[in-house]
Amino acid sequence: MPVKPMTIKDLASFLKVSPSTVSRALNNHPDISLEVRQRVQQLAAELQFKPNSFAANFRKKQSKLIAVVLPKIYRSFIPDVIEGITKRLSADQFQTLVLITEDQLANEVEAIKQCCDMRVDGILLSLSNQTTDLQHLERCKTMGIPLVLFDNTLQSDAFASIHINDAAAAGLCADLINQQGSSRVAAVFGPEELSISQNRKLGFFSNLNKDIEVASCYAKDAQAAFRFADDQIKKHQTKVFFGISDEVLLGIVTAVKEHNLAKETLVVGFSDGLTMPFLHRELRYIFHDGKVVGTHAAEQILKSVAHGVNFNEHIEIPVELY
Amino acid sequence: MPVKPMTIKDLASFLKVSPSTVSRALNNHPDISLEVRQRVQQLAAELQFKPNSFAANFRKKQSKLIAVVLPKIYRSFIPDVIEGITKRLSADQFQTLVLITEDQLANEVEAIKQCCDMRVDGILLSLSNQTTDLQHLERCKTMGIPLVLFDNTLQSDAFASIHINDAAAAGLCADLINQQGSSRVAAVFGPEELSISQNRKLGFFSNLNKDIEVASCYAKDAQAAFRFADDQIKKHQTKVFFGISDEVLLGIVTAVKEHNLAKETLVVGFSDGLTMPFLHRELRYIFHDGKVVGTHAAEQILKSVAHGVNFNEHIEIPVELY
DNA sequence: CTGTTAGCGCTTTCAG
DNA sequence: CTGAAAGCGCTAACAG
Repeated sequence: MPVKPMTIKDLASFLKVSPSTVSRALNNHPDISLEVRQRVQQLAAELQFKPNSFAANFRKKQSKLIAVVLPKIYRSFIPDVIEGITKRLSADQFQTLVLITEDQLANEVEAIKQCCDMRVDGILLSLSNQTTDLQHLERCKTMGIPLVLFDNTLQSDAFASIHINDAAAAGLCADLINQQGSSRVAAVFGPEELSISQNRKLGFFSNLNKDIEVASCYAKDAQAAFRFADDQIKKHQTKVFFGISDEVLLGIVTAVKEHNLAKETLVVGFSDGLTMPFLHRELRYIFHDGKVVGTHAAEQILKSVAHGVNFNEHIEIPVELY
Repeated sequence: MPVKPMTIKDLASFLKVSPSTVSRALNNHPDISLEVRQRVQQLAAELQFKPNSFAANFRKKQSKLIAVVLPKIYRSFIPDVIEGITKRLSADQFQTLVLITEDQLANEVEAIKQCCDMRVDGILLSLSNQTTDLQHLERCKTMGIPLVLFDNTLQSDAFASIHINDAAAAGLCADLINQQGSSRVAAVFGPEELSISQNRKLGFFSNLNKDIEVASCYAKDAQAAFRFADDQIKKHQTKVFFGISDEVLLGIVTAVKEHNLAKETLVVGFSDGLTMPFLHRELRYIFHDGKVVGTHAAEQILKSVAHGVNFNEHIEIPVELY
């Protein structure tokens, strides 16, 4: 049965010193003599006593909590982002709260509110695809809670943002296609509302040779990408494909394989480097490394928290084509 | 610039009532007259005031925090579990903390300690595959923090556990294979240390006809499963495969397809129902629904938290073969 | 129905 | 170097 947990006071009266001494000793405050410090720390260790960090944080007006607010834990990328974040944050003794908006603006508004109410020290936010402005983040500013946008973002001069350099990366893919010399390409983008879809599309088209004929579509899932790719192959014998995500690449590669064209087709796109390159060894891809994005995002929010301000930097993580 | 946040006291002195009245009004305490209650709530709404839940929780000796401790956010299943958990918890105003152990026992021990120190209200734990006993959870018991095991677990009469009925599910797969009538099957299990690997293996073999010849292996990833399956096809023209996870099924299906045997081969196993059934339409699978597992786990920990005890129930979620 | 008071467990001035 | 005392913002007896 649970016993009433020990407090600093208990320890103090047992050691016949004052609570403040115990507190200081436990925090390695230099004021405390080595002797007392050791005596305190030793007993604490023996009794497995750890001061209630909840109370300490309350007193210090901090929560040591960073909230990660995101639409959905997609099957690729996002899990790695979360790992990157938790790892970086835990190194600084911050804990990671996860709130999911299911791509509903209303849920996002509510989540941000809750974060503010519970006084998290900082917020990492990937916008829902219903979100078109950043009004609901005003509250964070007035409460002085730093916030950093990542992955799906909107341009803002109030908040920092982190993503890979989507446009440049898509440009690299276009360069490869240019080199390859085919006169036709089919490109599959993700959901139209996503900022990454738009940025990658822009970068792709800005680098692609103007005399290459291109068919493109927005696809929500592998199935849709499959249908589009299948159709393109049947109609135009397309041999070059660009796909914006693992999801759509799966559809494309499946279509290509069904037509037995794997060897003679170039498929290039964005991937987390797991399933897709395994499935299609010839795949050329921009490695979209969630862990790096997560680490940078964590780094940035930690910086903001430490300084108590929002830096409105827009960090673009450079990428490579594999 | 951030202003010093308002407090209940501020609101009280403004309204010329006592802080406790404000507190009670905000919490819809029946003692407070409707008139006062409305006046308070209205002003609070106008000023966007929300009491500091951190302080309230501290006072009430609760954190409204449930920690989810797990080895790794695998690419399938676990993201759904997390979604299921957060969704269920947020309905009861609990927040979800995510701690990742990277399958290191040391990290797990540390994570549990941290959870205890920060007085989370409950813990959901999926064991690292280095964990062989539950000693390090003693602290939770003495501190009265309820804990529920899920996914990768060890049998324990101290803590509840949640998973799908792995043995029965694997048995269903074996039944299907029996019916199919082939005299040979290749079975791929996951990492040997995992409880799910063992449970599924047991269930599989206990139902499988004894006169079926079976080759089996433990595979860590798709690559390993691929090599094994490829080898079996070459050596024995195996036409029936069992795979314990999406990861190994990917390897198996790839090998089968490379040999152009998709139509004549039976592949059966455990899947989250996303990538694999798309990749191989003929796949027969146990739908391993993370959301359901997450929801049940959340439900269970909420129950424990409410009653302040650990129920040592072992819940097995029934599954179907698709 | 409302106010007064005490105190959650810790940190941190301020004295000594 | 150590102790006393105040107080973070809120809630909950206990009075009235």
